[in-house]
Amino acid sequence: MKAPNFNIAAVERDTGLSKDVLRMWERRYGFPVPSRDNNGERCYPAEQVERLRLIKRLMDQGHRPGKLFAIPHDELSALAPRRPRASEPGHSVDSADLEELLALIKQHDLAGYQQAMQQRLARQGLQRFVQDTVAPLTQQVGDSWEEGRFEVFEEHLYTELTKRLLRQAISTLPGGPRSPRVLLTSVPEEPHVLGLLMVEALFALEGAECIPLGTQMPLLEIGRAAQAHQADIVALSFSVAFPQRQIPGLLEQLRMVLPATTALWAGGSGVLRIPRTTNAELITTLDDAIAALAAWREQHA
Amino acid sequence: MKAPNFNIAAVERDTGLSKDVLRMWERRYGFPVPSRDNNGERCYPAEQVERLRLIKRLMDQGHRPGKLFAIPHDELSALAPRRPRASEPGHSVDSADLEELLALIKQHDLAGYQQAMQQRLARQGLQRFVQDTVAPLTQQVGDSWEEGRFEVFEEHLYTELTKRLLRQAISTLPGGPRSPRVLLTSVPEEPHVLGLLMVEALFALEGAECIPLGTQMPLLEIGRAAQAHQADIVALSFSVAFPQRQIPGLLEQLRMVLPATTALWAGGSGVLRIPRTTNAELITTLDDAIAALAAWREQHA
DNA sequence: TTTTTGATTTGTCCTAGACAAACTGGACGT
DNA sequence: ACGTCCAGTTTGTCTAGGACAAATCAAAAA
Repeated sequence: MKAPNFNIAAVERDTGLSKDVLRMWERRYGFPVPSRDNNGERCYPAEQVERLRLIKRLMDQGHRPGKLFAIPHDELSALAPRRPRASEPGHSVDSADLEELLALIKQHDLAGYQQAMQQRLARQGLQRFVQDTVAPLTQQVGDSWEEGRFEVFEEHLYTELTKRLLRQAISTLPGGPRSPRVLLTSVPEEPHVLGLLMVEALFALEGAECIPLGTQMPLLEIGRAAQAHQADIVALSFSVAFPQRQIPGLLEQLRMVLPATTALWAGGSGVLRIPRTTNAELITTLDDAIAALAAWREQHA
Repeated sequence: MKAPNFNIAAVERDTGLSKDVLRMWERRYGFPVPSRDNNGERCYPAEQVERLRLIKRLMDQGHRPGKLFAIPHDELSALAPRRPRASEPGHSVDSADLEELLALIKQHDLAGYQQAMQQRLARQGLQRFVQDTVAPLTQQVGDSWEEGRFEVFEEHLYTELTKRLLRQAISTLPGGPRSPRVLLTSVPEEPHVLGLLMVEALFALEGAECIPLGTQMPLLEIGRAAQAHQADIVALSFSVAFPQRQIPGLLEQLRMVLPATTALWAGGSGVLRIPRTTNAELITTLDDAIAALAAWREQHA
């Protein structure tokens, strides 16, 4: 198991840091310092890639690169999140239960996790399952990952298994005439789908017609889809990892390609710190989402 | 609905063409020719973005840019795929049936499509459903999209609904002691998951233990996951849209981070034209996948 | 017909400079 | 003590053009 060397494209893939940023950091901060191959192209050792991943993680928690590069490498991993997490210690009701579920993932016990979640779903019903189990659990997994207690692949595993549970639960809901028509998707570069699924579950429970388009829809396509499906509402999800600077511009562009009668809702932890806008309704919690749906209904009664 | 303008990052997002390529094409071929904003930065009108998407589509079919840019704009859409499709007219048994399913998607009839597929699943059983319905249907959807008969959002809708069906079917399979342990995932920049799900369904039917990690796992994480789950096999999927030049290098790097006892399988239409390698076993059809599993079992009996 | 070889095409990487948006920290006023 | 404004700093993204290797094509040789 010899350590492989990464070229700059591979590092971009694996860390999510753009080539431009990688080169700029090297110029400005003196890290990373890749060796060069015969063509003079950058060759990153695996160790530096790891460190870059750690730095990226800390930056997602609110740290700034200038500070991070000043810290000696071995102290990095001890850093605490700088901006307070949106954790609500208020109703961390059964955090012990949640810890148990997390432990199952951590032990890579797929079957055990699925079974435990199925039980909770049966016990709580879909709405409370989403709000009291899936949402806080996802938050916890994110936190654990940021603190380095979870590996990336463990988070992926959690996401994959939970996606399956939610989809399955949604598919068992009864059919019938439904309204409004809600188109659920996300913009390119935003692959996270769990939030969308939670909203879909809640909306479906409330009798809305959900049109799940998956993630990463080009803007013009979202416009076309809204028209083709005669959607009343287009609901987008932004995760906390999405580059926040891009969101206002995206919403503005999107507003332009959507029919004026179609509402545009943007939700997820990514919009928490976005300034209020007339282009879209910003929805920061699951309760907000349900409230927004009720408000829409009232307005279109 | 005024036409929005795209900056170069937005075009990269929406077309999948890298900034480098966009600038190079402008330099070499004189297209696209974006206007500039006050800062001298490129501003692409929506119309050019559309044309770029068309060009990308044609390139995925095997056309070369040099030729495409020589063709007057209005003849582009009439171009036929250049390299023969991997369509097997041999056993396009019930292509009429498939057309019917496609039509349901095209009409945006979610409920009708789901019902029709459920019926087929019940009638055919999972294995034949995967091989005789889902696989050719996916091929057809891809073809239709390449020929412009399907919008992107319609393909997304198809993918999303079909993913749900497959996952649901997989989750109903009985448990029990299973082997070998197969870890299913894809590399970063490869978001397509349908192929993985088909394989998972077939492998689960054959009694393998499938560990679905979702898509886009960083290479080092795949190594860690393989170790943590003590995977016997790591199965990757590459779609036809994945940049083929990167695949051999990826497989080489991955081989280095995996334990020697772990088999590495790479499948999907993306590996059709990849030269044989000792780093991984290349699997081009679903039948191959089943055969590979049988061979593995024989070798480890 | 098939294979080999040389020319062309094409994508990616390189350097280095510029600038705007976001953030910081202090001064000021309430 | 707290909010607000402003200047200074940090940081990411864009630009330009040059270079080169891998992929592909086309013509010559076997």
